[in-house]
Amino acid sequence: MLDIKFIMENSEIVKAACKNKNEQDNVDKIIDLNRMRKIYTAERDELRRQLNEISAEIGEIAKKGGDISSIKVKAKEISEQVKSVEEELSIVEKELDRLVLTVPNIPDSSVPVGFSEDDNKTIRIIGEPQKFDFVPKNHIQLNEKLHLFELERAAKITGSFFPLFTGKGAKLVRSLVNFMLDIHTADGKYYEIFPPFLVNRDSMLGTAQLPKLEEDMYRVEQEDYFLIPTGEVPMTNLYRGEKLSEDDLPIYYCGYSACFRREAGSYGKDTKGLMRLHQFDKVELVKIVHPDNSYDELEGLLHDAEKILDLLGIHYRVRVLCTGDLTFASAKTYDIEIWAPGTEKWLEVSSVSNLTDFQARRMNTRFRSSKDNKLHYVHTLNGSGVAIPRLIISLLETYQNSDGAIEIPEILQDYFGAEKIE
RNA sequence: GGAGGGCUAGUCUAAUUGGUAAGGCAGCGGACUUGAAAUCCGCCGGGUGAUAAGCCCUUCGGGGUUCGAAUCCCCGGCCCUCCGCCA
Repeated sequence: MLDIKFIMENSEIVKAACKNKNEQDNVDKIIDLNRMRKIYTAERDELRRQLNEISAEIGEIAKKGGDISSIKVKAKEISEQVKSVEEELSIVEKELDRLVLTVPNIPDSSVPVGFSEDDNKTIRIIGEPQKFDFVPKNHIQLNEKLHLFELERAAKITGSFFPLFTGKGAKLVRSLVNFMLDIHTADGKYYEIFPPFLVNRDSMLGTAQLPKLEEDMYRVEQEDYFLIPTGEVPMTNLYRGEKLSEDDLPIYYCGYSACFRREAGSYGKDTKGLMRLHQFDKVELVKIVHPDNSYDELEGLLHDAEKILDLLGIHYRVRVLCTGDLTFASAKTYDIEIWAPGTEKWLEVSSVSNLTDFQARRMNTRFRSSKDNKLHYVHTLNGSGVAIPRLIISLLETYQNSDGAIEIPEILQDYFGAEKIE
């Protein structure tokens, strides 16, 4: 959510952001409604002032035992006027609140303008594609022999695109979770969180999955709870509605969570194997920081996510997303994509974003600045470190041998308890 | 699921049974001091003003009664205790 004052004073910038992000532009409506809101508010305040005055008078007279019947008639009249103005005001405010939630965050000036993922820019490529002296298999072909996951049986239990890892596959997932958490929490850099996987509606509004993406979320109707689409939601909402001390910042969290996405509208895209799932595991990184250095924190977060891939020896590239591919709440996002040599595709395993004060304003998370002793919104950032099923695709395809066995990267061997899967 | 208790500003804690939110602590600024502690003065929920005055809002959220609600009524949320059920 943007500051309504900012929208009023920078309407052209906000309109440009709507256009560049392919979001609907409600700016003019918002400006009109806000003007009406100010008029009604002024009217309400004046009436209320009169009412407060006359009520105090009634109190005085009553205390002295005087007659208050005639003055009460007048007070009643004003009271009713207040009510009628408030009714008008609340209609305006409701609509205004609804529309303000539809305005996207403003992209940072360093973000390239563009309309689709084709306009994203690769800023670095790390490592080389694995070379094979045989034709590499994709992870589905490899799995025929290895039995690391069973998608048909999973579909029987739940439905298609829910994974079921078995045997060494299940252990691989577990060892990756432990490995990544250990790396991120080393030296106490990130504080480990194990969050709830169900959150309430306020949390979903706070991180801006709602109202826009309700169709993509699994919802528990009885309680109006939502299955989290990412650990970002519970972890960023930890301080919703709270006032922090400046000394509390920066806050670094990492945590494992399962993630649930309906992926409505994406059927037919990347439907093979573990490419796109309704449920997947992920280690998430979240930062709550001082607004002065959130872009430095973004670079740091990106490197922390990349570190996992460096250590595993995975070939990857980092892309900066163009305005059109940026999510609603993000001011700047880097995608990390890893190479899957059997599938011959780049797979997104992490989106690292600076949400600036956009989520903080929705969540009402502020800190008291020592400079002016006033409350300011924090900046929030998040990124995966990293998503597991796609990482498994790349690991299997990268480290396969001609006989279909998989070499486990050295750093993972202690966690996995073996040097090979065969 | 049942019974009871509770929710007031960063935190703790009041408000004459309906009269318009009082204080303590912490924090910030200043005075005193060689320095610190103690003490004293000021600031210390939000909005709009200009860091003014003034005004308005704010007692978990939403409704209602009333001239006037922290207080009374209704609906909902969360926390605590006990009972029941349960991995």
